[in-house]
Parts: sequence; structure tokens; C-alpha cells
Amino acid sequence: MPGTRLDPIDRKILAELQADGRMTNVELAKRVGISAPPCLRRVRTLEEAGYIRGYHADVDARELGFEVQVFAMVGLVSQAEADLSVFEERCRNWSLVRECHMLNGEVDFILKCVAPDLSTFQSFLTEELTAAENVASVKTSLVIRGAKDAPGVPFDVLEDRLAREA
Amino acid sequence: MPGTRLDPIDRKILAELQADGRMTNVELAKRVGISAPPCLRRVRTLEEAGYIRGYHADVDARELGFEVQVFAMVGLVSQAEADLSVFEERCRNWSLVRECHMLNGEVDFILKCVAPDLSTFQSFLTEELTAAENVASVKTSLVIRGAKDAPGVPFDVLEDRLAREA
DNA sequence: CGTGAAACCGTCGCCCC
DNA sequence: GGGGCGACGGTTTCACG
Repeated sequence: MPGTRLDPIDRKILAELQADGRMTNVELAKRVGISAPPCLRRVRTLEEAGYIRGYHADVDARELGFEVQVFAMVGLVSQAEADLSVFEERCRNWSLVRECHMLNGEVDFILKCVAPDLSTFQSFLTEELTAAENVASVKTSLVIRGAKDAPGVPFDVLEDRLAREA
Repeated sequence: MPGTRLDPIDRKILAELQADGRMTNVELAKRVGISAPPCLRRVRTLEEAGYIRGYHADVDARELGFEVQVFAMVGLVSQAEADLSVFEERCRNWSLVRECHMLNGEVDFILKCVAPDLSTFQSFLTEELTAAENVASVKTSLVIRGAKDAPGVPFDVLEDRLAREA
């Protein structure tokens, strides 16, 4: 079971680095209550074990000129595994598509897209996405405003859950 | 117009820190072609100007025991601004809701949720989300698998666009 | 923006429990 | 097994040109 091999200090490290990924190791060590060397060893172990996939600056898309954010629901003609993979690979190559998730239910994929303006997005939509082979339907919804954008996972839920199991 | 006050070095800094938020300042300076002190000054300026909102470790939700990811489309009874704000504030207080975006079209909000398992999510769905006042309808879609999850914005699109304007 | 210097930090080897 | 101590080299971060 995942999560079992992590002790409370590891989880605190993950929570702290999720909240501030550029914290120095000594600050991190102070917060989790151990000295710097073992703290760094734990961080490296968590990175190598895949618990930490990377570190990213969270840049303000709007301030950078990406004024449009859109969710696109995509239905495919064929849901054979080979065709699904082809579509996913195509999404990875489209810069405007930031996220692509395969869903259950009537729609096959949900895409989160960004673009500098509506006309850029519409060109992408009509000339690339809708035009791609095997794409049956695309429904788009413009984001009017963002209300919450929390990174990663809720560690409070994790702790509650572990406390309840004990 | 946003983006105008940033020179090519600033954009390179943002792109590098988006790709690796824990890079040392000397490494960053080397990559953008200036020495460390002015590089650090630029980073601080970008942070204070809001271009960089923060830095976050990208943790693996599944490996941490969050096996369920769900998109929820929410329709409200009243779309008056006061009622929208109330709903948004409620989303901010729900740990399982990681993202909340207001949309145009038939659905009012899209929520990205995570949960340790389906029953945890279903409890949240029936006892909290659907039960909340002013919520008219909720349609959920389970994420079968993730195909792409790129952070932030595509800097190649930004550069293309600036090159075309010049 | 660059140089130099001082303080701090990341990292290693070793010892300890 | 993991944690702490001390020390070296690299880094951050000044003041100044």
C-alpha cells in the first residue's frame, strides 16, 4: 500500500516542499525537527522513489499574456487502446494543451488549454484539435475566472486518514 | 499590455524556473547568460511583481495514496455574484477540491478533486458538494488515467508570438 | 551588470544511538 | 537502520564600481 513506507517526518517534508519548493534544506530541517544532513538524505530518497516528481515555479499565466484558459471535452471515434495512445501523444505535442486526462462516461478526454487570446485558441481548435483524425466531438468551455488553484494533494486529508486507521 | 515589461532574459528565467524550480541561482545565471547577482535581483523582482506566485514540489498523488481523481461539473441555482462568491469560498475550504474554475456555458463551475478512494469521494459528493445550498446539479467524471500534466504556460508559444509581433 | 567578500548552505565522512 | 557533528566547497547576497 502506498504511503505506508513514509513516516510522519517524510510526510511533513512533502507537505512543506509542496507549499514552498524553494525552501533551503536547513529551513526545511528546522521545520520537520531534524538536522540538515538526514533531512537532505530523506529529500533525495523521496525524489528517487518518485514521491517528488520535480519542482516548478508557479508563474502567473494572465500576467504573462495568456489571457484565455479553456477546458475542452473531447470524444473520439475509436476508443481502441492504440487510438487512445495516438491521441494522447498528439496532446503531448500541442503546447497549448497543458493537461490531458482520460475520463469515464460519455466524453473520452478532458483537456486544459491556455492561449494568448481567443483567436489563437480558435485557430488551434478548428485547425488542429477538431481537425485531428479520430476526433468525433469537441465541446469547449471558457474559464471566466479562477477561484482556486491549489497544488498537489491535501496533506491534512492524508493525516486524518492515517490517524483514523491507527 | 502584460509581458511587455519583460526582456528576453526575464522570460528565460521564468521558463527555467518553471521547468526546475529548485535550480541554484548560479546555475540559473549561467543558463540565462548573466552573472549571479543581477540574476538573483531579477528573480526577486519577478516574484514581487507577481510573475512568480510561488514554488511547489510536484508530488505523486497516486503514490501518496490518492488513487482517485475526479472532475465535477457544478450548476448553481443562482448565479448572482454574491452566491457565486459563497460557492467559491466553500470550494476553497474543501481540501478534496484542488481547483475550482468558473466557466461560461451551461455549467457554472468545474472542479478538480482528489481523494484516497472512491468511497471517500462519494461521501464528499453526497454529503458536502451536492448537499450544499444553491447547488442545482453535479456531474462527475472519473479520471481513468492521466496523459499529460504540464506545469504553467508554454513559453515557446510566447516567444513565437513576440517574434511575430516584431 | 560585474566584481569581490562575507555569511550561509549543501554535502560528505565519521561517529553515535 | 537512522540521526547528529564537524568541515570543506559552493552558493547566496551584500556593498561598491
